This record gives sequence, structure tokens and C-alpha cells, in this order.
Amino acid sequence: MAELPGYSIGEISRRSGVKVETIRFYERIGLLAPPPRTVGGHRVYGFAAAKRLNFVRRARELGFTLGQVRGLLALADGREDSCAEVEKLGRAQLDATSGRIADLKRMEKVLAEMVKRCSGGTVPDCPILEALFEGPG
Amino acid sequence: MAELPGYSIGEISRRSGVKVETIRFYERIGLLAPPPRTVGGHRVYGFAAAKRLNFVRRARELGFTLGQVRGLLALADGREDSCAEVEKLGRAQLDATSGRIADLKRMEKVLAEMVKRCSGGTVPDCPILEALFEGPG
DNA sequence: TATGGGACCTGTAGTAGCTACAGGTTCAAG
DNA sequence: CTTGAACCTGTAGCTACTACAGGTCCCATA
Repeated sequence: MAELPGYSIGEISRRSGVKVETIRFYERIGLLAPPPRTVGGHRVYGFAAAKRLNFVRRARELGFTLGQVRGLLALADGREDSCAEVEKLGRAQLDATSGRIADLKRMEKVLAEMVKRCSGGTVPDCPILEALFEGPG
Repeated sequence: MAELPGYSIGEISRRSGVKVETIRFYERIGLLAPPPRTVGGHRVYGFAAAKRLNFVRRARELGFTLGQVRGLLALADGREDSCAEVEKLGRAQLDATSGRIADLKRMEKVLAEMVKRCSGGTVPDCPILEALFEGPG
């Protein structure tokens, strides 16, 4: 039996863009299966691990929670006709994202207004603080 | 000496829109000064407290961290020519907010693309999962 | 004046999603 | 064989709350 290549945790960290501590954390919370170890106790990963971690990173970057990532991974593993469920999760995430954008835009508008009033020149009393104190309840 | 009006924690919670537990939490971390108490130990707040809490809530809603809120309150208390500093904080927050909006828009775009591909009809293999697995490193 | 129950009290632990130690072991290059 | 970088475990910290458990207080009503 030829030995499989085998990457150290540092190597898949580099390959996947997920930090070493985070990989260990993911393992601890059961998001990733514990890999085999060397005699000395070091983790040894195969090629699939990097792919999986990449998936996790991508999903996290898209705003999925770890719980959702867990679900997506289960669906990806389960295969079958999981596509509909995946789409549902994706759509929900899209909606949530759009909602957060809308929220932030409202914030942005208020902040811009505040700052604009401030830089207007004459400053009797700080208009930003006023706005914060007097704003809508 | 006439007794000051005095509101219970529940009352200023209602007035400020900040939950009772959160008010106690803010006191614990030193964001709010501990108010006087009744003989029995209940907190008694004055009018200013509601105003201050309203300020905190507004600032939080605009995305300021508690650390930043602390800074804003200090500036508001300190008076003097703090306006320039307040403006700086406000501007930084505006920038951060715009940045987050840009990030989320990118996420939204990717998600929309994923979902669109998925609902396209024929499903050889789930395109969302593909996208997550194969996406840019 | 007694009493019921809602509002209040403290302190601790839990949430998400990591990150940062401390204090030790292993691995690989020279 | 030695060095030192990378690895190991376990625990504590971070933000901003939230949720108990187990007790005390206040006050309106009977």
C-alpha cells in the first residue's frame, strides 16, 4: 500500500484559506470529521479535506451561519434530491442578505445626513450628537 | 425636599426602547452610571437616564460598537470642541457602513446567480453546491 | 392590614464564531 | 544530534446580549 500524500493542518490551512485554529475549532464542534493522525499525534489530511474546507469558507463568506453550513454539508453528502432544499437555503440566504443591505442603506443615509450637517461650517452645537439624542424613538 | 419623580428600570426601558436586562448589562460594563436605589434596592432613574439610553440605542442601531458609543458619550459629556472628533467617528462609521454594503452586494450577486442557475429546470447536479465547491479560492 | 403576583434583584451561564494564549511535544532540516 | 518552526491540548477571552434560577420588593386590591 502506497501512502496517501497527506497534508499537515498548516498545509490545508494555506490551501483552503481557513486558519489553523479555525480548522481545529471546526473539528471540535463537529463540523469536520477528525482526520487520522501521525504516530506523534499530528493531524493528516487528504485532498477532500481541503475541498470541504473551501466549501465552508465560501459559504461563510456568503453569510451562511455555521448551522446552515452544517446543513449544506449534510445535503451535499446526502445527495439524493437535496437540490430543492439547497435552493431553499440559498434563497433564504439571498433574502436575508437583501434585507441586511436595505437596513445598512438606511443606516448609511442617516449617517451621511449627520456627517453632512456637521461639516456644514458653523457649529453652534454638535449636530451629530443632537441627532443621536433627539432622533426618533 | 420634594422627591424627584423617579422611574423604575421597567419604565425607562419602555421609554428608551432598551430592554431591562440590557440596561443592567450596560450598567455592569460601566456604560451607564449606577443610579440611586430605593431602600429595598430597586434602581431609580431620572429623566436624563432615558435620554442617555435613547442615545445609546440610536447609536447602536446605526452600527456603532459599544466601544464607540462609549467614546461618543464621553465626547458628549466632555463638550468643548469635541465636534470634530464626533464627526470623525461618524465619518468612519459611514465609511464602514458603505463598505459593508458593498460586501453584501457582492454576496447578494453571487447568491442570486446561484439560485437562478438552480431554478433553471434541468438539474444534473446541484449547481449551488457546485458553486460552493468550485468557487474562487 | 394582609396578601397575591408582577416587577425587581443578583449571579451565573449560554449564544456565535472565532482568536489568543500557556505550556508542552513532534517533525524535519542541517 | 540539535535547533526551532510547527504542531498538540485545554482554557480563557472577545462582542453584545439573552436567559435562566432562586430569591426579594412593591403596591393595588380585598
